[in-house]
Amino acid sequence: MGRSARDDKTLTALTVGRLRQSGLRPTRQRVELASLLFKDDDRHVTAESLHDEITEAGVKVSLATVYNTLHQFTQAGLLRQVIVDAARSYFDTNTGDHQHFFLEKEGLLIDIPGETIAVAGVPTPPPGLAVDRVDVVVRVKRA
Amino acid sequence: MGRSARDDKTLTALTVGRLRQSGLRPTRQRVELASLLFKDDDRHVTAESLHDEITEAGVKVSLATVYNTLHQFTQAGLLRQVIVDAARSYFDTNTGDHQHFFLEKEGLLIDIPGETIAVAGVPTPPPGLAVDRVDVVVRVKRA
DNA sequence: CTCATAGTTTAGAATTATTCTAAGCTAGTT
DNA sequence: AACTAGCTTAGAATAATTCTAAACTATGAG
Repeated sequence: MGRSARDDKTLTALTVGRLRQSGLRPTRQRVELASLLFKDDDRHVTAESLHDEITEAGVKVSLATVYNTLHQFTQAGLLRQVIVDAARSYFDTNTGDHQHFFLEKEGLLIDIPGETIAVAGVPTPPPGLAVDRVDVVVRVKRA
Repeated sequence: MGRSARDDKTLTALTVGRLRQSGLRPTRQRVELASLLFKDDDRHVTAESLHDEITEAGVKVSLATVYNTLHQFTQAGLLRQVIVDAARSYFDTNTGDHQHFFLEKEGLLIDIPGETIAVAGVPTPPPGLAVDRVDVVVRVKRA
């Protein structure tokens, strides 16, 4: 079941607006990538997975552009980079306060809502330093 | 002020025992690396920093061996790998329960003792999964 | 003590994720 | 319509890490 032409027009218009508000030119590539990324909430992608996905969808975007775009979106606050794996970088469409389960073997990230976990007792950082953010990663394995 | 020959002998003997107990042959390279790593507590190294350090000390060990050794020590439970940076892997000589401050710009890790931080409300993992461990990274910046 | 061998080390090649370069496109303005 | 700053891209470059396969060594057996 495809999405209707009208839906696509609406989605595109919304996406273009979103990009403009972030100070990013709504190029074909950025609009296509953003449409994919923000169609559903709470997505976790790597540069490669996103590149594969958009290529599958029949849209031609270079891998370099996917990397550029992921970083630009991250800078613009549309994405958040999640560091859980030494081997690759994940990007999360949920930029709000929340944490993650991480299944290393499968390379799978699962959101934990922000209010769920409480971190108490974070010490005052050494002089001259300020807390930027507190990341919690719950590493899980097949039982 | 150098350490005496007797101290070195003692340190070496201890290190050899430690390696044997972990099922690792006490080769020259492993003994030298372990001696450096475990001389002081709470060290954070990367493969390159450790390779530089041991090279400075006049000991010849290949970078490949440093990588191998770090992984073997990690498997043996003598080290713990800390994932905080997409660019490089850190290894921590403190394998006990504790967390970290991370200064991204400087690539600096600082321990937070285990009892300091309390994480409450970690949800039950999805079916078939079990919590392996909970990592907390307090990302800090120059104020 | 000497040997045999399983385990180790190593140089250098290979791999992988990511970034860079610089040449060609394009959105937005004039 | 034309200009231009910004964007995209192929392909080269980089950097961390792993692999390969040949040379070495710890160690247990004889």
